[in-house]
Amino acid sequence: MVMDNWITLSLTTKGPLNLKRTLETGHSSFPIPRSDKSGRYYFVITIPDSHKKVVCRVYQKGAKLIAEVSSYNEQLSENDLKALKKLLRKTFGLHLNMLEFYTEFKNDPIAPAFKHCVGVRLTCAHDHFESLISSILTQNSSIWKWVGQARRIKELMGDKFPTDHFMVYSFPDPQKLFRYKHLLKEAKLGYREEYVIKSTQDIANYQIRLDKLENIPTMEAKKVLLKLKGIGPKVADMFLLYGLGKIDAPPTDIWIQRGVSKIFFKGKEKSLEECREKLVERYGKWAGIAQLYMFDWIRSTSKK
DNA sequence: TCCCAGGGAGGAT
DNA sequence: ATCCTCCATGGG
Repeated sequence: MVMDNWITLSLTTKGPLNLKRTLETGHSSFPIPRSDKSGRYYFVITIPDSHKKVVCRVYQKGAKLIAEVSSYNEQLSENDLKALKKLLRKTFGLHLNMLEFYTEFKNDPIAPAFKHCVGVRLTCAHDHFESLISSILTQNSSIWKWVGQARRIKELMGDKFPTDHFMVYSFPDPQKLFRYKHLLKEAKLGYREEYVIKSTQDIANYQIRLDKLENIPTMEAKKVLLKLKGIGPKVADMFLLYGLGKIDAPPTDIWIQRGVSKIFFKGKEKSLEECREKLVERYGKWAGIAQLYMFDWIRSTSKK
């Protein structure tokens, strides 16, 4: 099928944007989307309210994000496009002005990270379930590995959307994933498979409602998430930040622990809890964003 | 309390 | 070529 009926949306933002760096840092909002030779990233997104699934491809043009949308033969209304635009703004963190953050902490020990990672945005899930499962997969793993696992789930159970370059897949909804759980072996999730199945079951049965967590305080939502099997404090924070956009939740893993211990405790190794508390105490509502920049900074400088 | 579950790359030997 | 290590969570 040849796709030539793309609708173009142009999204502006305040402050710098670096789309490639943002996506390839590997936030658990969704697995890193595939890109074509022109560097456009493809994914399937569901339009709020009308629930129409469309293929979207995005690229950066100056400080703007260009999103091209194809709905195949389905008509998109003005309201659809408006809702999609709003969702995409949140998905790529365009609603936050990073300059505010850089300015507020310009004399902070992590200020060098702003130069190093300038334009990195917080991505936020357009599909809560996909983000929750992705967060579970990140545990005890590396970016390339969990992204592979999440992509395999999509290929095994998602809806297929052909493009001129490759097939693009949606993430299955909880009911579908649970129904096809016998196929999960092929996704090679290792011992995380059990966590994925149990959590999926609780969500498919409406024991836990991810959508309801958006509007309750961060720590209350965290308590709910911790009831799910395979979700501990770190993974819960990842979903709060990258799934729900709660920017006061800093996921604290071994890298952040080392970084915080070095910067704020003169290198004396502190516990994960102490390091998380330090981030919240120091960065307040920006704690999650501080974590995002610290992570990218530490990882990119420790490779060399 | 410690140890293991599964995955696969990257570093050390 | 083979071994060791990394990494969150839960359970024995």
